[in-house]
Amino acid sequence: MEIYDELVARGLIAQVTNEKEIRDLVNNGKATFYIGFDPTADSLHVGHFMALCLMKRLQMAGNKPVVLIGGGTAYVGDPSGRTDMRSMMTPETIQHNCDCFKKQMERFIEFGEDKAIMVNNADWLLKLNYIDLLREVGPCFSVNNMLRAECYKQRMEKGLSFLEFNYMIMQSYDFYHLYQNYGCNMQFGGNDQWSNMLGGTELIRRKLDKDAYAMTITLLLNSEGKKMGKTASGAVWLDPNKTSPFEFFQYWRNVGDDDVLKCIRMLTFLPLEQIDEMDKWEGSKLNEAKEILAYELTSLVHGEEEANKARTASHALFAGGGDDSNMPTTEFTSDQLTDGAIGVLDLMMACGLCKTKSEARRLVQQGGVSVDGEKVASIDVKITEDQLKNSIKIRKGKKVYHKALMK
RNA sequence: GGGGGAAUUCCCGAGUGGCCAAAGGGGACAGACUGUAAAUCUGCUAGCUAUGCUUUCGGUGGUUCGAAUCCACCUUCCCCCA
Repeated sequence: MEIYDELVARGLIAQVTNEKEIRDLVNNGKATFYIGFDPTADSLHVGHFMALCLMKRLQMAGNKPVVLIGGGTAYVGDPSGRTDMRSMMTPETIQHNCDCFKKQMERFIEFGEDKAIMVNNADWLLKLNYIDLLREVGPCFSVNNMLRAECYKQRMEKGLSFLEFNYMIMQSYDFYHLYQNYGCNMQFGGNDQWSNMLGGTELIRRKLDKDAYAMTITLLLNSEGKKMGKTASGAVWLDPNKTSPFEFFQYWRNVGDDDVLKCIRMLTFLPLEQIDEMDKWEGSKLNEAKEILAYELTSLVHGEEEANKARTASHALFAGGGDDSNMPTTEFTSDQLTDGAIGVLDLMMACGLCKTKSEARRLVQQGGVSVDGEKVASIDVKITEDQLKNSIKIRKGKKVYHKALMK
């Protein structure tokens, strides 16, 4: 199967400017394409991962990827799909984030001569002169059109600053710049970038009378229409220090039934035939598919060794195995104990299972805490030094386990 | 530049002197049921040395026995007119 059809079959393509031309370009390895990454945090997340995978797929088909880091656009801030203004980032933060991005990306994409290249739009955007820019590209943008753009819709109600309004122009300028300097004829991005990307193709057409193409990647939404890769405490990060491989594994292990196959199709590199086979699985058999998804992704992001560890830990907890070697652990010293014992509430705090004592109290009162398999009946329960010497397993809710022992 | 309005807890949003740690909804968390899923039902959602105390309604001062609520100034945002 040719690459374009595979992308379609995997459900990765959301919108394209010219299907026929794009199909021809990517299938024949004639595309030099770029994807922009805005360094808004110090780690990549799942959305970025999807884009990187797409790059890899296209690279394998002979196309040339250009990774663009938005070190310049970060000074402006993309308002697309947001309900309120991004807080302005300091140049130091932007630089730091760019560095973090670079490091992580090198794990996925091969850079070098004839391979992928990486550019930073700070290199050209920061040098622009306001009047020159206005005269150069200003006439090519219709404010009427821009105001109609989907990406500003939410902001038309809440307010959109001129700073952010310019984001589209900056991104369009990037494409224009890359087209001229790197022969970049195609742009990919999240579906929320559609209007920004069209701005670029339009600019190239008007300024250079040349065709450039744009294609967007389907946003990974769950069956409820919410963005995937987000948890209550924020994004699912690729940086193991921000989201541990085990947490990462568990995130995918716990996706809803309706979302498993979609995720496998879009995110993994498993062959389509195998995926179609899994598509027939139903009911509790789907649990196997979830584990495959979790394993595949953890392996891609953190490597096979970490994926194995995460899977073992997961089995140990949920399938009743005795292996607790990968369980998060807290060690206690005797000066943390009073009269050779510690109250459950303090214990939970010390293990980082709760942020406050009230939270710990609530959990115990609602029967959500157990120690070594036995429900903690009262908030007055104490754990003795002898128990800690043997090490105990604390379970909070259904899925959170922690080991505590004496040093 | 002129006029009008808004800011409440994780989010939306009620509250216009004491009965307010603050209705209702969402989310999150926990329990039951399950397949580490979904749906449903129940509980719970500022903190603490806990029948009490402390901090919280954009910020700073003030009025009052008592302020989310009244007054003054400031900050941010929205709408209308130019």
